[in-house]
Amino acid sequence: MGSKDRILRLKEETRVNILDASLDIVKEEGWQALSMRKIADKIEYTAPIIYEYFANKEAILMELTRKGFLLLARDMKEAKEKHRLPAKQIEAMWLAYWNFAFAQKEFYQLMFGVDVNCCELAEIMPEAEVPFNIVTEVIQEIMAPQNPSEDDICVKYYTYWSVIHGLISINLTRRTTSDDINREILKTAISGITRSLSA
Amino acid sequence: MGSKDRILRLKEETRVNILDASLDIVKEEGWQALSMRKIADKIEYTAPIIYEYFANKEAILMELTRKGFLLLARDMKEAKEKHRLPAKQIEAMWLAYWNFAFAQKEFYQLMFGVDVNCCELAEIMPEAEVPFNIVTEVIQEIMAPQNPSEDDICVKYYTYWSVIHGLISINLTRRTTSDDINREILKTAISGITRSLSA
DNA sequence: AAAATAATTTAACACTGTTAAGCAAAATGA
DNA sequence: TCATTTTGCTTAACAGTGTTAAATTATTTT
Repeated sequence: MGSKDRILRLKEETRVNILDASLDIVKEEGWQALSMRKIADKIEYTAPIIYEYFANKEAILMELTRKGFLLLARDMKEAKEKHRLPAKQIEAMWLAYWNFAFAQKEFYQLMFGVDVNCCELAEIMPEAEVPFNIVTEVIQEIMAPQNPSEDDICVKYYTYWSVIHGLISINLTRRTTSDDINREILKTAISGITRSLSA
Repeated sequence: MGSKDRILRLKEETRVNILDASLDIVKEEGWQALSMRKIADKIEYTAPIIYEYFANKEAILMELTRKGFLLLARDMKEAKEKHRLPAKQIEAMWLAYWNFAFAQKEFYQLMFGVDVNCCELAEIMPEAEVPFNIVTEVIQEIMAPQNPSEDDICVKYYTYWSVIHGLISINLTRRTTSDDINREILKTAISGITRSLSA
């Protein structure tokens, strides 16, 4: 009775196919061009069968969002492990974040775009908290001598994040200045905030 | 033959009505709920007549974007004129920017949201450059002793902007920390960058 | 009053997400 | 093996979107 398994495997396969097809379409034509019928075309089915794998279009986007956070978390962890000094770890992690935003532009837009109602995202999706957690860990480490509160650490995290996200936002929409200049601004900003941690 | 004038006045009036109705709908239901038929309902016409006033939906959004930039520029100018010291002027202008983002949330989302293809926005819409210009003027003033290049000033402007836009982005989507804390982060960041201008 | 022009609406097209009904093939039970 | 049920999938449909063309109504001009 391995046929059940085979069928389950096939079902899982088309689930993956739906996600892959979605990402393909988005990379080719952008998020706003993604439609159920286009996905169906790509996986050689008709639109309604998608609803046997996902409740609705938003569920597909949610799944991709989760995948994005997993990828980002992996990159940031890898970056961290390449250094010993907490300050270096912070810089490496945010540079990984920066690189991810451009290398996986579509993922980043989905994860941090305005159309996402991210208010409850962290509650619904634990994966979204992983990048936050691994960074705040190191912030905690650096600030340990000052016995910082949860809020203090949170504020510092968002200081980093807002600078970096802001810079990424300009560069994703309006590409004005060169990449090198932006990397310089980024590094300067990061080290500035990092210095402010121990002050 | 003043009837021609009266008709022109009426035409201008419904043009304004379309823009007002659009903004009303957006404030009630958000940008994604804005539709041509809803606008038509509100101005008590049918959808196609809107196309006699605007080429398409995007043209309406563009007009509102321009209005937004005019409002923002006015606020920032006012804030600037209340101070003498360049450093104070910078802080006041960015605080005005900050306040605008929350007081006119819908405008801000339209002006700086991801869905806007702002690459050519400055070219198409001169109004979009006014906030940039009045800030860079003051940056220039502060940095004058160092004979900065256009690029130097631009980099500094974007350093300010990315921090502030980043902070606003978090607070517009995810409201996590309190408003007072964010204002504190904002002020600290601004004065930090301002200090870096003369260094 | 008749003809020409302008203002407005209805109808339609090609899309969108989503649901219900129908059909055909495969699996199951007798 | 035949009848029945289940499964997989498609077609059709609904309500919505932006947009355009045709038809209709109202207004002005001759």
